[in-house]
Amino acid sequence: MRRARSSLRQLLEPLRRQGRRRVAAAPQENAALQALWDVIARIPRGSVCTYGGVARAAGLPGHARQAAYALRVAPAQLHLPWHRVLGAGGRIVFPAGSRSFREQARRLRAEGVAVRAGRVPHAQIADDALG
DNA sequence: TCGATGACCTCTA
DNA sequence: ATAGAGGCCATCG
Repeated sequence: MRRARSSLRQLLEPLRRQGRRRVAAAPQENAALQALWDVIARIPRGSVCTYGGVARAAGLPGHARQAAYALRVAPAQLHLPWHRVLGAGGRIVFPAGSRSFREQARRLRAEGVAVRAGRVPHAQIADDALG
């Protein structure tokens, strides 16, 4: 997906230029953030993966927490499919019953992904299909 | 420089 | 299935 990548870059450019304002751009790791955002943006509809998987696919093995951070600071403007990213074992990481928790489950089911007790069946996790 | 803090992970019991 | 411990790593005050 070459197109998606370049348009993503264009989208990020104005964000970075706003400088002093905290918009959403993280201090230094813009390269890492872009890589993570890029991977997340490529997760196909109806498919899910884990934080660790996203980090690995972005060339940052062991940086699962950074994947989470990337999502937390991601500009809404990017419209990333954040709901397709789950914790280890296909678990929704938000506190059960929280707003985000329900929203994520709702979005997943809307894409035909089975969610039961805050989890997605292991078989549906497509970490390896990222790179 | 340091300790606290996460949308985390894995192993063990 | 659940709980706790320990590990990991960038960010922040």
